[in-house]
Amino acid sequence: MEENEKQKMYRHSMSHVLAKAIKSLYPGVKVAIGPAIENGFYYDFDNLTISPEDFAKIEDKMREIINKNEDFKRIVVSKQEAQKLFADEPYKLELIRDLPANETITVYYTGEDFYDLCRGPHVENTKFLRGFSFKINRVSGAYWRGSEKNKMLTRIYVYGFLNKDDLKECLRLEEEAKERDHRKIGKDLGIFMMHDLIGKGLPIWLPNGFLLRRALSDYIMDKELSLGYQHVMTPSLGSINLYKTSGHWEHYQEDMFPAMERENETYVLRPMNCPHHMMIYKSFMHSYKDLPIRIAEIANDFRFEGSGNLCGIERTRAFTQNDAHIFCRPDQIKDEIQGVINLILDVYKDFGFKNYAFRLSLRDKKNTEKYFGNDELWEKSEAALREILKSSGANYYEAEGEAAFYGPKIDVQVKSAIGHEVTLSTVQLDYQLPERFELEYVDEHDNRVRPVVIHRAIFGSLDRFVAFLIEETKGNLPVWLNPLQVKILTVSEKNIDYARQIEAKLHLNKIRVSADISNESVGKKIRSAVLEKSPFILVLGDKEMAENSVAVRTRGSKDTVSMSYKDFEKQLLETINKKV
RNA sequence: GCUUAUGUGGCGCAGCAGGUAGCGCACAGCCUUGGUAAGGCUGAGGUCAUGGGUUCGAAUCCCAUCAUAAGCUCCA
Repeated sequence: MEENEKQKMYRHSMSHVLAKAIKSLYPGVKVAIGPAIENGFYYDFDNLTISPEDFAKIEDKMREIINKNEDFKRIVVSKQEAQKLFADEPYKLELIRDLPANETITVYYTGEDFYDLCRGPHVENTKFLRGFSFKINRVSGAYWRGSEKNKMLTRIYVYGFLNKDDLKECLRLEEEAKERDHRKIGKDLGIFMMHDLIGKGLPIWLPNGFLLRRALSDYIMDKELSLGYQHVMTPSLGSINLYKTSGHWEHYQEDMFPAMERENETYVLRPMNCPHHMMIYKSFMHSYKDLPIRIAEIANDFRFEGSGNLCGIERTRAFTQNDAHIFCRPDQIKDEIQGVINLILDVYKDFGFKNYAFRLSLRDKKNTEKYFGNDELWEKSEAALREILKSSGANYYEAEGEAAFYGPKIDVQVKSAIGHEVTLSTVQLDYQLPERFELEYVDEHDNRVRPVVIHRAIFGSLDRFVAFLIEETKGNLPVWLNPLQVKILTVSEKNIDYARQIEAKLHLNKIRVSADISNESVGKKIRSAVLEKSPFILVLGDKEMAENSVAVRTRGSKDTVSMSYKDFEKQLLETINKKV
């Protein structure tokens, strides 16, 4: 058996051991399901309340069961027999009820006193689990069968590996992830803050964070300008009728802040910018010769995310999209989407991102009333995106039920430090909004026809992008982005004037520099500057003053290099231009 | 939103068989004028998230609210 398959089977057998341990420690508990997952397994229980203090006790019980050398005995039963066996287990009964009539039902015994409805396979005896390394990770709630309409059960997550070192490595990675967490680094580096009184999910961008955002928006707007995008600025709210026209009010009201009424008019904070951009297009006559028209905006949006879903600047209620809408003819779709994908790849290369995946987000075919438009158009759009992805050679996977209500998408998915999968960039093909807003252009036969709209965001939201950037770089941002580019330290008070001269020269070159002239030891000042993650530290003492030089310490190195100020300046500007 | 935890000076934490708060960092002043990851001394700073309750007495126990975290659900 392949190692992966073996580990999966062991994990699954361990989940039965966990269930048996819980049943014996907490009588009255009802069992639900317990599969193997990445890094271990879990099991869901009803009528169970435990806290981390109980973990050791449960682990001991599990070891006790393992050490009893109990057989995993498989038996085949009829539906009636199964219902009888699990008469006292409502969740199992529900599963049995839903099994197809011709399905072979198997039950696995662990010892004599615990049995579980299960397809298997399992290890033959618990003695094989002796070398298996496991540790209870956490307890949390999870809805029965993944639906919020159902009861919330108690889920126990356990890390589990065949190999002891794999468990150690898993725990180490978890510790490391905490250090990379953008919320910690963002606080340490003065990027952003939150405050109860301001409101949850509403990030405050501090001076360092704003410098970073400005560098990012300048970067992306310059790129867009060179690709023929036109930037606009539109209000963060709009009349409710705008969203009734677009369909957002009908489809996404629950995710929007509630409407505001005054003078018989109703306004809403906008959750996205599409409707505003539709209106810009609609306000002018367009010839087929003018298309594509690419309208872009660095735009503030507001979404009422469930309180439990908020996460630092990864998911907020107020955020800034790097959004654009491309209005084009049907024959231009392919080139335009290809252009966006190229832009995404180009940007990710500039930032050195490697851990991402393209996802073709399709509609849920079993639940089509969620979506606008007819089947034919959807098939066509989905096929078009698939073809573009295939020909671009990008690695991608397909996901049903992830489309927007107006069309399929290509999303770029990344994983955060703590393991959330989120969308960073998105490209969406849309035939619906042009229809709803009655957008037109005049074709070569003087007919008025509908354009197609491509929605796209490269940074997705600046906020989420910064979160990912911080986690990928562990806060060691490249020099061109780092809020602080050069830190100057004086050795003694005699060097303050010289330090100020150097600082002024760097300021003239628009370098983000700060000087530490405090009455502290050089060692202390170095330490502070390193913790600030300054890419360059200049130590200025009597020696440098006499030679008109600087002693440069580069981030990541403990060595100091002495050079003339001019050389340093030249090298620094080159580094910034190269965006490394 | 749901389940479970957590909430102590700016930050990180200790104190919690109930007797009205401590440490480190940061901050301020002074001494030291120092050469590559923490020099020394002194000091200021907290109604222990908020509101109720139990008690002679609550940071410590109970309830509610708010916020945060993990997972679930959601994510245009």
